[in-house]
Amino acid sequence: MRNRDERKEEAIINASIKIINEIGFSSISMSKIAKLAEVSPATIYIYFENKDDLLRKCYLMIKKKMSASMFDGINFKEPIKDVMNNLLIKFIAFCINNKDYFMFIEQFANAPILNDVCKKEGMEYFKPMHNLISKGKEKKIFKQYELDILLAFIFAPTMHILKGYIENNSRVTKEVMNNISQIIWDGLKI
Amino acid sequence: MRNRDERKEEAIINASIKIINEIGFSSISMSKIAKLAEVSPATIYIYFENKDDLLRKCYLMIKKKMSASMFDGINFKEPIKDVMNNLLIKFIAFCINNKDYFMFIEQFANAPILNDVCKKEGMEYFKPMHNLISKGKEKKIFKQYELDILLAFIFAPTMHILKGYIENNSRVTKEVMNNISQIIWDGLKI
Amino acid sequence: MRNRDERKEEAIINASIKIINEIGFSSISMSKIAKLAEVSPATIYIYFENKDDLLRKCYLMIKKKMSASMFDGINFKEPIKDVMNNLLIKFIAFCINNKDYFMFIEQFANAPILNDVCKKEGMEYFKPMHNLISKGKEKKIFKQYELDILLAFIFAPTMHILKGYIENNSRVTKEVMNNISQIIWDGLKI
Amino acid sequence: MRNRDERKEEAIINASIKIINEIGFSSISMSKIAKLAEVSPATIYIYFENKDDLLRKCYLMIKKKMSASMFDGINFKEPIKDVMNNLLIKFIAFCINNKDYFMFIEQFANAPILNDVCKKEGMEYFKPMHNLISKGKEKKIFKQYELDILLAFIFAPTMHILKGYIENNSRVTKEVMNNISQIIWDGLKI
DNA sequence: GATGAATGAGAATTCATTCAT
DNA sequence: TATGAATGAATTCTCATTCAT
Repeated sequence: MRNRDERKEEAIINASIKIINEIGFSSISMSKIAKLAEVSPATIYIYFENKDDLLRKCYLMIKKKMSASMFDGINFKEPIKDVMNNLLIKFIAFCINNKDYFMFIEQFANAPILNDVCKKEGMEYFKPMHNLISKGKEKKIFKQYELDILLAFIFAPTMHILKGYIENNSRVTKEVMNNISQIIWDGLKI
Repeated sequence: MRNRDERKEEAIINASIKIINEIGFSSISMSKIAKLAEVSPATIYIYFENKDDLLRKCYLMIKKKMSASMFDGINFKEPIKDVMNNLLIKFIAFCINNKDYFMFIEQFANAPILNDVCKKEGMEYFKPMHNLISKGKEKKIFKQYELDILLAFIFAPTMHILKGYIENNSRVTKEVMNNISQIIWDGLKI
Repeated sequence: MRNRDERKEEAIINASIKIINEIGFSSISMSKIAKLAEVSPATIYIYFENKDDLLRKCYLMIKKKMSASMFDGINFKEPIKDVMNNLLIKFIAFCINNKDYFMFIEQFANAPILNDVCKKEGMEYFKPMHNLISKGKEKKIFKQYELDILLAFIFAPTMHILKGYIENNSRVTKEVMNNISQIIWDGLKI
Repeated sequence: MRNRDERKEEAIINASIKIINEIGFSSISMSKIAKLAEVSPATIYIYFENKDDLLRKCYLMIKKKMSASMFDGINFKEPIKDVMNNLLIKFIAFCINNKDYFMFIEQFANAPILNDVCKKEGMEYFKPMHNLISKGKEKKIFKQYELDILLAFIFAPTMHILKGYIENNSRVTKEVMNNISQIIWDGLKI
């Protein structure tokens, strides 16, 4: 008996991500993915329930890697401002170094196939970030606003700016990162 | 005669927007739009070159209305902080009162059919806003960062937050608006 | 504007019937039907909702023609025995002369896509036959059993026998018809 | 060892019959059967040549059980009329008590995969019945018509009627059975 | 013998667009 | 201008069967 091949599952996921960035979210098809992953279309259905399931798993896989990379090596004992700054740099670095992943997330952020279950699961990975903001609120460092509002001012503009840079093939300089970091801090702090 | 044509064109545009919000961006089809607009699929091709053209015109029509509504009645002679605040409130009001338009824009923000020409044209409508930020920079009120970066901290988080509220059917209170406005101001100002 | 072509609708129906008899009920496909009818598969969906709808309409079309042919020229004023005999001969003649239709009906008699609505509609066409049997019961000519039971002894064995003859390419002689007729009459009569 | 094999073969056959009655003849698939039988699809191909072979063996197995049950305990020395009556009651009882089997046979009666070889083999099991009819003909009790014609008037209407009762979840009363028996007898006898 | 993975072929259906009127 | 019919190409997904273990 042949065993399920985890490399094949990842090959399919990566093919999906690649092709979506190449030809766009609304033109992808299972057969195109299959061709790029060098498997039969039918094989995809062994590893994934259907197209939506596949895309959701792509999304979650990226979110997982993104968060893992973001929190890797972070010392949460340092002063909040430093932690925030380090996290932002790590986050930006991941996006820059994994443009395919980043662009995929951007394209899917508003797609309806990302149901609530899936979004919630994706958020779970960033819990340490949420906790950090909450701690900042408790310590009266950050404004006493809803968590969602504060978070929106961290990720939404950063990703929007990154997208512009990536699309223009511009380099995200240290200076740009610092500017972003500064605006976020000034905006959130009391 | 002229009149009737334009009304039909707008009927098609509005039907498109409505149906995209109903059944989702990736399930729309020309015949579904035609059915909702109560015209023949062939008729759509009299007014629009093809599907992409139709969708781009939907986008631009919304952007135009959005900006017109945002700038309507604004007195740019008032202090920058007041102008900014008024603009934000107007913007949010438009989004809340035209959920279909807002959700459409959200769904299309990252779609690849929105080519650069189209995006640029959409941006033109918001020139007064750009000018305002530039003036604030000149007056050393706002940080001396790139315009795109400053703009990103106005619209991206606001729309992200609005989307959350709209999806949850929550009311966007005066307080929420003030909080958003406050963070933006604190983030941008020197 | 092109108008709906009734000849095309019938061409599709006849192609369906033909192909089902050629390759069997469980191997048919919309594209095979389309090929035989010399239209695009998509065209079939202009005339029929879906595959089931198409097949049901084939069934009903045959039942209609079958009954029309069966009752055509029958004088219900004649003695019941003669009427019965004439009807049977007409019925058998239709089956023999329209083997495709007959074999289609045989194949579909037990198919689950023939829902109750459809079966009932198909039965309506044979109402005059049902009335005749009822009249025979009233006149105490036929046994006082349920109508369905009496009917079953007319059609079920006749069709079963016909099927055998058609499959073997045997001729259904006058004698065979008389034999069938005789058994039916002896079975039903008091 | 031998035992275990045969039990698996029968498990597969029974799963097939069950699933065909559940989801219909034209929706069955080898993998669905495999799932219900709790074996791998590949395993089925150890016991059966292919899908058609499997279905044919289902058919024959049922026919075998049906005939065995029908003839069990019948005393062919009794008067023909009594034997006929007893056989009919046994036959109906089997169908009622094994609805799955009965409905399967009904669905397959006209399927083209039932080739002549298979049909003939199925008929063999009912040889005692054929002999009985022949004997009745010799004794000038039954009409001197072809055997196939006489047989058609026994099984075809009976099964048709049974099907109606089973589909409607109606009880087949003693009276109904007697009525059927009476019509058959009156039809066949000289 | 038994199995889950693998697959090419093919299923039903829909699509964006054009045709003929 | 306006239209419903028409369609080749494409869609997602399933199938019977075989492979590799």
